[in-house]
Amino acid sequence: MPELPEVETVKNALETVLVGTQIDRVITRIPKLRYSLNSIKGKKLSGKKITAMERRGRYIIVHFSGNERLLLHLGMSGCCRVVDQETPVLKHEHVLFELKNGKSWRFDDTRRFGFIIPYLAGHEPDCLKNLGPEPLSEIFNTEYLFSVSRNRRCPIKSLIMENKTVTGIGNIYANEALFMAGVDPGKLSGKLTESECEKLVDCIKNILNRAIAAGGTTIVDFKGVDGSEGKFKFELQIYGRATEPCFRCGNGQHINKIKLGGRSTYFCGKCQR
DNA sequence: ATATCCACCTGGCGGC
DNA sequence: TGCCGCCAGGTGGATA
Repeated sequence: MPELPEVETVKNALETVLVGTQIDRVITRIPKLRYSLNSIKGKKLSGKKITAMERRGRYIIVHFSGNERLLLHLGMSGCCRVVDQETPVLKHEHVLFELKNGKSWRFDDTRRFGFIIPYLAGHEPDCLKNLGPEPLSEIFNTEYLFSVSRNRRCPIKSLIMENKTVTGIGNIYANEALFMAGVDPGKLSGKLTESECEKLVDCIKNILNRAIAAGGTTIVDFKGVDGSEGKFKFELQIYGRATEPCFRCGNGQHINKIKLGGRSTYFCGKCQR
């Protein structure tokens, strides 16, 4: 479910509610998500204060007093909410961070593809080290995309979804950005011209910024920390619109749905070349 | 090194 | 009503 805008939305909400609070205890209700949850049990976080919250790609990093850090990934179906401790626990709320102020920060993940990894500052897990640039940063620009796409034979959609090329662009926003840029998602990366790269970079930034402003996209189960749905679903131009008319050329005959790298890919055969 | 395929999970949907 | 196959926002390991 969560791509960069959804993670940014969750991170911002958690930051508001959690920074300054203190952990009382951590409850794990299942042994593992993607990875074992053993390492976050015990007293390690008890009494620690949450001092900061940051996002890197699709990861949320929680900073605690001392050197403790927590790396959170929401997988496909992860979300968080902060409620009173008395609030009944939902079926898929697998990890509960009980706070000293009586609140309970809960990690809910139906499909269990998410993960939580504790580490110490200065000992970042490999998955953080291998990330490419943030798509909304200055380093992600025309020159960069043009240069990393040279001699690459994978479809351009696969390239921009690759975390080590640029981090945080998932299936929905890759589809949307390519439609907006008028670029065929199956076009081989190395075949893109410099001006197509420029257009694509601009569109990626445009789409992500608007999605963040809208609180992300809810297709099935994404919920913000306050339970609200992401409103960018009302602005989707191509994702999930197979058989419907194209918003740009007005013709439904041209909307295609194919698989690229195993992921559903939507595009207008007339508007995207 | 790079591109592709598949497993990891649960649940919702359409078809029969 | 029920069963079955297919699909879903991501990641990473195996394979050629």
